[in-house]
Amino acid sequence: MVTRTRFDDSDCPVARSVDAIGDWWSLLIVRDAFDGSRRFGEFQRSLGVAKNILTARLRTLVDGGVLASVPASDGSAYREYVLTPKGKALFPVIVALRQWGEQNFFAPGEPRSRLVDRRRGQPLRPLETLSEDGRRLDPDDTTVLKVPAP
Amino acid sequence: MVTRTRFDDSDCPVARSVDAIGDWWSLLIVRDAFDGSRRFGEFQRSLGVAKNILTARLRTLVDGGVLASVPASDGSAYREYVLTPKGKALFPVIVALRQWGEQNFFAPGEPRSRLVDRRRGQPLRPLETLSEDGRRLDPDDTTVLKVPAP
DNA sequence: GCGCCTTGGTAGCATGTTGCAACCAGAGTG
DNA sequence: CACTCTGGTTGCAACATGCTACCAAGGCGC
Repeated sequence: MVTRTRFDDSDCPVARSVDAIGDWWSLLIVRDAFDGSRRFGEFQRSLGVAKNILTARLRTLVDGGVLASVPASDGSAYREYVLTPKGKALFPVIVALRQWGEQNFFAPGEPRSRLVDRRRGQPLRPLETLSEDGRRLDPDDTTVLKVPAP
Repeated sequence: MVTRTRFDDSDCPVARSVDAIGDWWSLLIVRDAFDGSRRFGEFQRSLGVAKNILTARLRTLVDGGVLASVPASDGSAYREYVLTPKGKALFPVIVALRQWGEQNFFAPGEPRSRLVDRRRGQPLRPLETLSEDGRRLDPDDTTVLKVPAP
C-alpha cells in the first residue's frame, strides 16, 4: 500500500504529536478553536476549506481527543466542537508557531491578527526554553538522548 | 487547478508558518537537524523517507531559508544541510510539540527519546505562555484581534 | 402545517501528491 | 581502475485533496 507514513509508534514525542494532529488543516482548526470558533460553519467560513475535508478533519480530531463534539450551547439541536484539555494543551504549540510567523513572514507594520493578553491587551512574551534551574537554553545547549535500538 | 491550498498571504502568522514549513516531513527534518543530522543520508536513514520526497523537502526548506546547503564540514565534496538562524528559531515549536507528545502519547516509563539540557542532563522546563508583565496565561486569558476585512 | 432558507453534512470526479522501486552519475577507496 | 557509497532523478500506481453538486434535518415566518 501507498498510504501516508504514520509515526504513531515512533520513539520520538515530536513524531507522535505530528501524527496525532494529522495535517495542517487540523492545526488551523485548532487555532480557530482557540480563537473562539465552535460551529462547523464557523470553521468552514474562516478557513475556506472544503466541507468534506473539514468533516474528515473534525472527525480525526474528535477521535484523537483534541476536540469534543458537544450539544450546541445555544440550545439548538446542532453540535459544537470544543477543545478538550488535551486540545488546550496545544496552546504553546500555536503560540510558538505564531511568534515564529510574526518574526519571519511579516514586514514591520504589515497588518496581521494579534494574540493578546485579554486583561491588558498586550502581546505575549516570546516563549523561552529554560533548563530545570532556569537558564535560557539555545538549541546548541541541548542534546537528544535517543532510545537504544531494540 | 486543484493544488493544495496555500496560506502564505493569510493575515494569521500561524497560517503563514504552517505554509512555510510545508508538511510534516519538513518538521521532522528540522527536528533531526536539531538533533545533529546534517547529511542527506542521515536524514534519509533516520526518517525512513523516500529519497525523492526528501530531496523535494530539503529544497523547499532551503528555498524558504530554514536550512542552508553548505559544503561538508569534513572536507569532502558533498554538501550538508544546516539550520539557519530562522531555522533555529523554530526551536520552541519543536519543544512545544515534544512536550505535548510526552504528556499525551506515552505511557509512564515507555521508552522515548529525551531532550535534555546538555550541561546538567536534565529535561527542560515546560514552556510557559506569559503576559508582558509575567503572569501565566491560559488560552482563556487571551484573545485574538483579527484584521478588519478589507 | 407549509414553504423556504440555513446547517451540516455525503457522493463523485478530476488532479495533485506520496511512496516505492529502479536507475544513474560522481566521489571515495583499495 | 574496479567497486562501493552518496546523493540524487525518473516513472508509475495508489491515495489524498479540492471542487461541485446533492441531500436531509432543523429553524422560522406565517
